[in-house]
This record gives sequence, C-alpha cells and structure tokens, in this order.
Amino acid sequence: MSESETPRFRYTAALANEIEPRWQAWWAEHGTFHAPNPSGDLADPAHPRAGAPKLHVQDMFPYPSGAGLHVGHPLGYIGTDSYTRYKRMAGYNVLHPMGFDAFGLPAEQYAVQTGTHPAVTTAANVERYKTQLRRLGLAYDDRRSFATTDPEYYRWTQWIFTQVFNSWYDEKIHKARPIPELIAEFEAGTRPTPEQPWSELSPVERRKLIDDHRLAYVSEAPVNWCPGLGTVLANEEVTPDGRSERGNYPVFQRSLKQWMMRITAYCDRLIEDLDTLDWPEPVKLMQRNWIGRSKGAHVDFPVGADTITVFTTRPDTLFGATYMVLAPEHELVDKITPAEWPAGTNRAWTGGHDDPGAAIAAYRALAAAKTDEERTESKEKTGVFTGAFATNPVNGKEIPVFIADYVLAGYGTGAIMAVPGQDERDWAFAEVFELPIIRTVKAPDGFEGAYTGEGPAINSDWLDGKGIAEAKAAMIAWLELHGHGRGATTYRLRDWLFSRQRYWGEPFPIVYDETGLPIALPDEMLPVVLPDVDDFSPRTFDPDDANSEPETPLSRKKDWVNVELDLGDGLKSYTRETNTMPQWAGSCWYELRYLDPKNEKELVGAENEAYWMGPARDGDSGGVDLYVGGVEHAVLHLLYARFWHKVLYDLGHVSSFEPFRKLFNQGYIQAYAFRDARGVIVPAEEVVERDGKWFYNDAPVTREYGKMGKSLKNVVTPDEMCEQYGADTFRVYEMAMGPLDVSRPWETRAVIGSQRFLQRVWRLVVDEETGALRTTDEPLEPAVRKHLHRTIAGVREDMDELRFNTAIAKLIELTNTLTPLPSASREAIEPLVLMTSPFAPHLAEELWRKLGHQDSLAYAGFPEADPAQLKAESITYPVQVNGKVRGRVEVTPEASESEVREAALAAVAEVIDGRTPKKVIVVAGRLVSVVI
RNA sequence: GCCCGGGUGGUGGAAUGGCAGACACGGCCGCCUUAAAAGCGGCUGCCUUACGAGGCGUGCGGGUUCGAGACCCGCCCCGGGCACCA
Repeated sequence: MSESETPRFRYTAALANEIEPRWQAWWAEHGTFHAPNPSGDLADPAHPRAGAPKLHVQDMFPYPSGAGLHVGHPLGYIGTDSYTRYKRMAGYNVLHPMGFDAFGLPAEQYAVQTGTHPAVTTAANVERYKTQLRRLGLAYDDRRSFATTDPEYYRWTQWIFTQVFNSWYDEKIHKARPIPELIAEFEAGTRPTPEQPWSELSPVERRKLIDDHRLAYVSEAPVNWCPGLGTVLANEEVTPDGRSERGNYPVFQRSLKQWMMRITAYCDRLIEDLDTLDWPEPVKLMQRNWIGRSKGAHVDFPVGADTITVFTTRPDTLFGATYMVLAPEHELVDKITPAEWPAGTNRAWTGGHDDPGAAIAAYRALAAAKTDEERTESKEKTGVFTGAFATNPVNGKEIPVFIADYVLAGYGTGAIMAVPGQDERDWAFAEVFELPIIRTVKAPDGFEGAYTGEGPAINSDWLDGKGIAEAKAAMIAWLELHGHGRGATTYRLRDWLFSRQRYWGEPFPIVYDETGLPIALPDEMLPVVLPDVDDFSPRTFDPDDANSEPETPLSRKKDWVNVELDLGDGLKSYTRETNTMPQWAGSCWYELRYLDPKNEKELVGAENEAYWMGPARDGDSGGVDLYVGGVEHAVLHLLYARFWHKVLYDLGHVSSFEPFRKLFNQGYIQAYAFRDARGVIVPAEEVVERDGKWFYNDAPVTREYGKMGKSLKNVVTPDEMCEQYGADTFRVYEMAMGPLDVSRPWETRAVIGSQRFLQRVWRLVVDEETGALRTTDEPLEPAVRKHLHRTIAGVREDMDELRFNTAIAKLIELTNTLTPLPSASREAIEPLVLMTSPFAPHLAEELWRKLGHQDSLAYAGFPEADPAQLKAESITYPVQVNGKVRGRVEVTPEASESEVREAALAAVAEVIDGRTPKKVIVVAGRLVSVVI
C-alpha cells in the first residue's frame, strides 16, 4: 500500500499503532482502572465507583511460558475485558485483576539444560507476557498483579499450608477445627483416644496421634521413580509400557514419604455445594464423577477363619451372589489358598495348573506383564480359581473365590461379590467360567444378559417383591442387625498428594526435630524463602537400580536444610522439609489475594473479602462473580481451590464458602496445519488455497486441524496482529468471530472485516482528508433514532449474556445505517462510540476526546435505551397458508386480533381462492397462520 | 464401552416453537483509478425460471404441532472427557 495515496486521516494500522500506546500510557498514568477497596491501603473514597455495587471478574491466570502468547490465549482475557469495561461504564465497581502462575516444571527443566536460574527465566517470561497483554489494552488494576513466585505471595501460600496443617476435620459437625481444640478434647476425655488414655501417652505418642488427625499429613505413598532421570514422574510422564516419556528409562513404583492433604474429608461438601454454584452442568458432573461417591454396604464373607470384606452398591442383590473375585494383588489371596484343588474342581477354573498355588502365581505373572491399558481394554474376562470357598451370609451357601484382573486392587476393598444376574462384567465372567446365574431383580420378558434396571426383587426370600431402593435399605438393616456388614459410602477420590521432589516450587514451612516428626514454623518465620542452589539437575542413578533413593534438589543444600531455630524452647537444631509444593498450590487461593494484595498482616482483610466475595444473601456461596477459563481445569484446579477455600471458611478466614460462584468455559482458537507429500509440516502462513485444495510452493499439501504450536508451524501471535491491524481490530475480531464458549479455527484473512468496521466508525467522526470533526449536532431522523435505541437495548442484553458476537453485529448494523446519511449526528455517534469502547477501547477513547470530552470514557455512563423509542410504529405480519408464507400485512401495534385476522385473510384472498379456512391462528406481534 | 458437547451456505457464525442463513470472510459485478491496492456500492444456499415467480433446503429416518434448525423417539458422523469404580 502506498502511504502517500491513503487519505491522511484514515484509521489504519499505522494510526492504530500511534493511538494505542498513547492511551495505554494515559490509563497507566491516571490509574484509570484502579478499583477501590472498602478499606486498607487500596481504599479510595473519592473514586467514582467507591461504594457502588461490585463485580469481581477473573480469568484463570496463565503460566508464562517461554513461547509467549499466541492468538488463542487472550480470547478469554479480551472477553472478560470487554465485559468488565461494559459493566464499569454501567455503574459497577469492577475488580478485574491478572497475575501469573509462575512456579512450574518448564523453567526448572530449562535450568537443568542451560544453568539459567528459573527465577531469571520466569521473570523474563512474566515481563514478556505483561508487555504482550499491555499491548492489547486490557484494563487490569496493575496494583493487584503478582506472580505466585513472589516471596510476598508465597508467604501466604505457606501460611495457608500451616493453617491446613494446624487443623483437623470434626466429622460430627462436618467442619475443620484448629488442632488445639482437638488436644483440649483429648485432654478433657470428651474425645476418646484409640488405645491408651491421653494422660498415659508419651509426648511423642501424643504428637503422632495428633499428626494422624491433621488435614496435612505425612504418609507413605507410591510414586513413579525413574532412577535414570533421578526424578519422580507424574503419571502423564510415564508411557504405557512403564518407561519415562523423556529419555525412555525404566520407571519403578516405589513408596516414598509424601505430604498428603485430607481432601477426602470434604467429599460430601464438595459434592453437595456444587448445587449452589452457577457452573456449566458438564463441569459439575465431571467433579461429581471424579469424587465418585457411591452409597452401598460393606458385607463380610467368611472364608474359613478369615473374612473377605467387599463393598457393593447393590446389597439388595446379595441372594444372587454366586461367586467372589479378589484382585490378584489382594492380601488375603495367599492366606486362603489351599494346597490342592478341591475335589471335583471344574477344569476351566484351574488354568490348566496342577495346584492353586501354581495357578495363582501364573495368573499374577500374566497380569503383571500386562500394561494397564491391556488390562482394562481386554473385553474377555480372565481369572483363576483360588481353591477357596466363601460363605454367603444371607443364605449360608458356599461360593467359589476367584482372582481376576477386572477387579482393581486400588478401588473399594479390592474384592467384590459377583452378581452376574445384575452386573454385566460379572455376567461375562460367569459365562466364561460356567458359573451359576441367579436373577434377583425381575427383568422384562425376553431380556437377555445382566439386568441393571429397576424391578421387583425375586429369588431373594424375604426381599421378594420389594423395589431396589426398599430392598437395599432392608438388606443393610438386616446386615447390621446380624453383624454381617454395614451401610457404607465410598469415594473414588483419594487424598491429595501434595509434595514434589522438585526445586522450582514453594518450600514447605516445616521443620523436623530429633523425633523426626514435623513442626510447622510460626507465622513470623514466613516466608521460608526458596534458597539459591548451584545445580538444578537431580542426581541420577543407574537406570535399572530400583532401590536407589530419590534425592530432592533442596536436600543437597545442607547449610539450608540444617537450621538452628528457637521455636519456643530455646535454640535447637532442626532439619527442613526438602520437598516443594505442587504447582496447584499457588493457584488454589489467588482469587483471594487480588482483593487485598498489599496486606502484610492478613491473607485478605475481612472487610475487603466480604465486599468482593462475600455471600450476597442467605444460602449464597459467595465467591468470584465470574471466573473464565478452559474446561481442562474442570476437575483438578477447581476441586483443589474449592477444598482450600472451604478449609479457610471453616477456620473463619473468609466469609464465602466457595471460591467461584459462576464459571464460564471459553472455547479454544485452533488452527489449520499442513503437511507435504513426505508428511513434513510446512509453514501454514505460506500455504495458498486454490479451488478447495492447498499448495505450498505449488506442491499440493494436506490440511489438518489442531492446536496452535511451534511444531505445527501454525502459530499466529497477537503481536503480529497488533502490527498488521492494531490491537482494537484484533480485539473486535476475536469477539466477533463467534460465541465465547465455542472453539473455532483462526483465519487471519477475515480480520480485515473488523478493521473495515472500525474504519467506518472512525469516518463518522473524523474527515479522512482533512482530519476535521465531521460530527454535527443535527437531530436524527425518527427512524434512525428508533434503530439507535433498538441497538442500545439489544447490545446491553447481549453484553449481559456475554454474547459479544451478536452485540458487535448490532453495532455494525447501526454503523452501516449511519454511514450513508448526509449528516453524522452526534445524537447517534456518541452512543455508538461508547458502545464500541468495550471492544475497541483505544479507538473509542480517541474519538471521545475528538468529540470534545476531556476525560476517559471508562466511567462514562453506558447508553440507555428510551423505552418510548422501542415501540414499533407498525408491525408487519407474514401470513402463512398451510405453513408457507403467501403474503404480508402491515398494521399498527394497537390493531386488535380480529383486525389483524381480517387484514391477513384479505392479503391472501387469492391463495385461499374462496375456500373457508379451517383455522386461523394470530400470534401477537409475530405472524398469522391460515389452515385450509 | 460409558458420559458430555456438537452437526445450519464455499468459510466463521445468526435465529424466546413463528419469515432459516443476521453480521463477517471469501467469491462475482460495478464505481473511483492510466493501472493496481485501499475505499465505496450491488449480487451471492441449491435447482427451475417465461425474471413475475415457483420448488427444495438446518447430518439421516420417523413423530408431536396450524407451524420444528429448535421439542420427542431411533440411527449416523465429528470433537472432548473417563477407563472393568463393584
């Protein structure tokens, strides 16, 4: 494009790139987006929104990776920015902060490779992100920004850990309480101690007993230990064949002392409080499934002198239990297995072995050799008889006990009672092993296979005829009465493994004394600052040495590990905990710190927390008003954050019992990638389309669809878009291309449409040739005025529902109506500029200034529609005859139904052709339907 | 296999059970220009057309209704999640 021939004052990328940094600087200088707190150092009674209704909107904060942002990342940020700019103009005191989740593995791995300290990498990445976000004109209150790696921030992460450590869950009142109250109950004898009375316990025994009750506790837990890498790996980092994804070294399961968090204590509340939340149903469902509460019963089956306890959700089917299955790894297997097969053992049950011991050993070897995937994918049921029989407590029948890998050692009790009549897996197994099948729920006539539906009990003695729910309750009562079992609830959710053998994470505020028991450091010793180390590489071992001991990076820093502290009984030697916290820790509570980021005395001041996040009414959970992020965090992040929040609530530190009242999942922006004939990815930018086919350097290429990424050579960055079009155009395009929650492909060539729209808006105010103000004070034509007010009403409605794409479509329509008019009337243009400002804030500020306003429009009132202008002057009714539109009539809005009917029938008289309509339906304000 | 989303023009997408395809991209035509770009204006679901219009159209097959893209039943396809959860 030749610069000299473009009109001098046209809105171009060059002009946008002049306007945008100028307004960004102006906003920063004037603190335009500072939100006032009710109290503390961020209070500001003179602020235009001090004391106004509040709105707390938050994005899931990013991990600042070295690659920087691509155009998909800021989609949600621009959405919340547009929404909050609108709400701020509409009168709300808006809190919209942004921070950085900056602890994490990539920076540590980069450090291992290059020796660069993760703090250096992280700081550089945070700066880069900040620059990129600033360039987009996002209206954050920058005083409230932080990174989870800031010692002033993780001081409070550590403080929360000590709060969790110093509390226990009181099952009676379903609430966490401080540890001193537990000690008081033990001392007073109001709470029994398990073996000896409290007074007879030694100090160390007392500490162990208390430690067993803490919400944060040390336990042996299995981990994936990879000696070749010298690190413990997450499950995702282990390949299905049990090797490390990186380096392909063997990985061993071994147990290690680990910090755990007792999230299972909160299972019921985590499930039940979902009902109070305005979250997408699929996310709630995923959380419910993840927690996996099942109600049923534990039932005891005697086997000789031993007892196999099973968990079942269907105690009502106990009469149909015809065999039992233990997980191959179950501890009772060896005890109950006899030396010989019982007389008359079915050949099919023995696996062809001469005695049960050999059969079990062979089956275990077989199961162990299978990967988890093979074990779970195989549809065919395998297993082997143990040679033992158990007694079904309800009818005294002897039933055989098998081992089979379809029963998982890690779930429930690792043993099941098998009811083939009502369970598909048991049915399949029973068919293979020729086991009896007894139906205990009446199946519909002709039904084949396991019946899991509702029906009356049959073949069940005293349960016969009862429905499932009634039969369950009756059976549980019977089991409890006769001592054969008890009602029980089990959960799939496990306690949260909270320690990592890494460097780049929050150190634990924990030391150990000579007893080896943990002690939480007092508040005044926080933060425990992460020390510098010289070498970030873990110590590696012989890849096959399963018995090697993992060594954390911090454990090698002896002068840090060994400390002298006065914890109340004089200076003593202690050793520090050398694990660090997982990346989840910092993101588990950051929503609270934004409220009061500078508070050095408390995590968050009570008044500030109550104002921004407190419950709005009885029964309301409180929490962030709108939390926007991807569904990939549906379970872990959101569950952990809810758990911590509830602990803080129980201990009285916050007034809200949920962190996020409303959740919105934004979609993803994805992109096409292209491969040449060799299957090699080619740069997407240089691929051209001709007749529905794609070519790179004139050679045909194939197209695929997926995430943006370096390896697919299809990354488009916001920086490029800002250069080529300006941030405002980029923002408008992202918001206009579809609803926020829908994923869609990126298409750079379509961005031009948003630029054309902004150019037309600009041209309504500024003469492109002279730069003079074009806007006049002439009043609008009545029809245009009506269009304006319809637009205002529609845009407000769309904005409230986060339907930015349709709001922008309405603004474009208004603009296209105004563009050809002889006079650019201020009456329409000022509202148009204000309504465009949430999407294109720099352009709007610039035009607002040109229109003669001295201040930012950030606090100008959002236009309001005049109800009188929303009334239509006439209504056009389409007239359908047998479902097809055959004519239309225009009537006044006041026309009565019979008038509309008459007019409509007259309009289609020709089609009706003298016939008598069977039916005439007049839908007020909509249409007329004639049936003949 | 189970659970959750979703299938509408060449493309992204609009549409409280009431005129399907708003708005935008792309394409075609025109204005401006020596020319091109930018900008502006028009046309653009498919088929037929005597240019008035008519027929067919929201993954497929049924149904409810005066009326279905939307509601119900049965399938097909795509995307995401879970993995024998007793």
